[in-house]
Formats: sequence, structure tokens, C-alpha cells
Amino acid sequence: MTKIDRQTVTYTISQLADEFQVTSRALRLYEEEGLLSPERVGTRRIFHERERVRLRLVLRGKRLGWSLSEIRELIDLYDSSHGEEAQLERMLEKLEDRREMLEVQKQDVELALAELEQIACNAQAALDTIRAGQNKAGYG
Amino acid sequence: MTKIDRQTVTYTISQLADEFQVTSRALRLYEEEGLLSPERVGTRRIFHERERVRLRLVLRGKRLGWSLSEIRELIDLYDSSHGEEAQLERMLEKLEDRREMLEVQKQDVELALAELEQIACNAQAALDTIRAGQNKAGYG
DNA sequence: CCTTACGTTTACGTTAACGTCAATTACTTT
DNA sequence: AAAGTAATTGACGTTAACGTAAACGTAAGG
Repeated sequence: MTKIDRQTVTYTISQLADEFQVTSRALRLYEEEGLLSPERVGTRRIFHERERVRLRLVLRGKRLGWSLSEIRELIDLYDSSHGEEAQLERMLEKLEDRREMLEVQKQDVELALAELEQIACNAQAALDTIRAGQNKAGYG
Repeated sequence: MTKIDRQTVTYTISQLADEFQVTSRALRLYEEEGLLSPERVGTRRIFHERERVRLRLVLRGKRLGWSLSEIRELIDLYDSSHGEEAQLERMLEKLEDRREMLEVQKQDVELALAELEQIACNAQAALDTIRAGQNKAGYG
């Protein structure tokens, strides 16, 4: 039974880049922008599980069309779940804002999906009609 | 009973811009990019209901983080629902691709929402704890 | 020790999606 | 007719999110 210590696994920049189909350049940018903060050994970056998780968050944010600074805000919320009263309150407000954003996006997605299916339906019908016509011509 | 003929209502560029909180510049860009095609009277643009609908689509696409060319592709699909067999088939494929994109986005949104609520829960708990402590100190 | 492979910083290049003039044209209101 | 109010095109500026190239350091293998 080889039990891997999740905390000890490390990745080089290009390993992580390969795994998530991004470039090293992008990872360095994400670090500059405060989205990642890999450890250093000398000058080299070392990524742990924690940074992998963050990267996953970053890429999901990108798929949702967020800017890097929007993503950073969210990650900051992630990190600062303990603080003093005033900070926690501001945090809850920001969380609520994000939630509303996401609800809008959810509706947009569902509307878009519904419309796509409508269009697909029409197209399929048109295609069926054409093919029916061809059958008549071919075999009638 | 004043019945408004939806087909006859028109808008100037700045009317439409104001209504949708975008600039005229943006609308002109969208036209250049083939997302809108307003009528012309002389040199002036005139927008009908059709363009309004399209603009709505464009802005929804933007909220979903799509690029203008991605949005145009979708609008093209909208328009070309009648064509010949080969074209209809390509269209159905594209529609399916989009659908998959949207399903991913839907999942991303729901994951993000779930996590936000989790964070909010924790923050709320932390806040409650702090305030409970304050009550003790204040009234005990 | 020399090459190869990978990593680092620095810095300039690129693309998308507009913003921001400027110069000009066209109604329309007085 | 003059003045004001929108609209038009053209062109250059800007920001975000990387791409790309240069110049250099370093650890491992033959």
C-alpha cells in the first residue's frame, strides 16, 4: 500500500503548466498578480497541492469570463475567512455581490441553452424535411 | 387604445446605447464586427427591434465571457436556420459544441455558487462567535 | 568539463475591445 | 441664416492577458 502524502507532493512550473494546459508564462503572470504564491528554493518555484487547488480556481474563473483581478478578489475571500468583525462584514457583503453575479450568469447560461436547443430543433426539422424530399425524389 | 407596431419602432444609436448602458462606440464596433446591421438613412444608422434583440444577445454573450467573434458565430447560427443539407449539418455540429461549452459553464457556475455559500457560512459563523464573545464581555 | 535541459528575469510585441479625440456633416430650433 | 445638437468617419491611445525572444544561472549525465 503506497500511501502518498498529499502535502509533500511538489510540482515544477512546467509540470503544472503541462497538466493544466497553460504556459509557464501564464503561471508566472498569475503569481505576479497574486493569484498563486509558490514556494521558492533558491530562485526556482515549487508548487504544492495548495497552489494546484488555487490554479484550478483560477482556470474556472477564466472559463466564467472573469478578469484576473476579479479572480484574485475571490481567492482573497477564500483566504481571509478569519479576521476581525469589520473585515468579516465587508467580506460577507462581497460574497453577496458575487453570489448575485453568479445568479445572473446562471440565468444567462440557462437562457442560452434553451435557445440553442430551440435552434437545433428547427434545424433538425429542416434537415428532416430536406431528406424526406430526397427520398421521395429517389424512390417514388 | 394605442397599439404600438413593434416593427415600426426605431432607435437612434444613442437611444439604444443609453437604454443598454453601452457607448455608441461599442455599437459601431459591433456593427463592424458583424454583430449588428442597422439600416441606414443617408449616413445615419437606424435600429429596429431586430437589432435590439441582437444587442441583447451580444450583451448576454459578454456577461458569459465570450469574445465578439464567438458571439458572432452564435448569431450567425441564429440567422442561418434555413440552408441546404450540408450547411444544416455543420450547423448542428456547431450547436452541439456550443451546448457542451454551456454545460461546462453551467457546472462551473454551480460549483462556484456552492463554494461561495460555504465560505459565507464559515464567515457568518466566525462573526457570530465574535459577537457572542462581545455580549459576554459587555453584559456578563 | 562540456553539453543538454530546464528554470529565471527583463523587456518588448500582440490582440481584443473598446476609449478618446478631431474634423466633418446634417438636422432643427430660434 | 446662425447656432446648437447629434451623428459620422478616421485615427490614435489604452488596458488586460498573455506570447516571445534574449541573456543568463544551475543541476545532472556522459
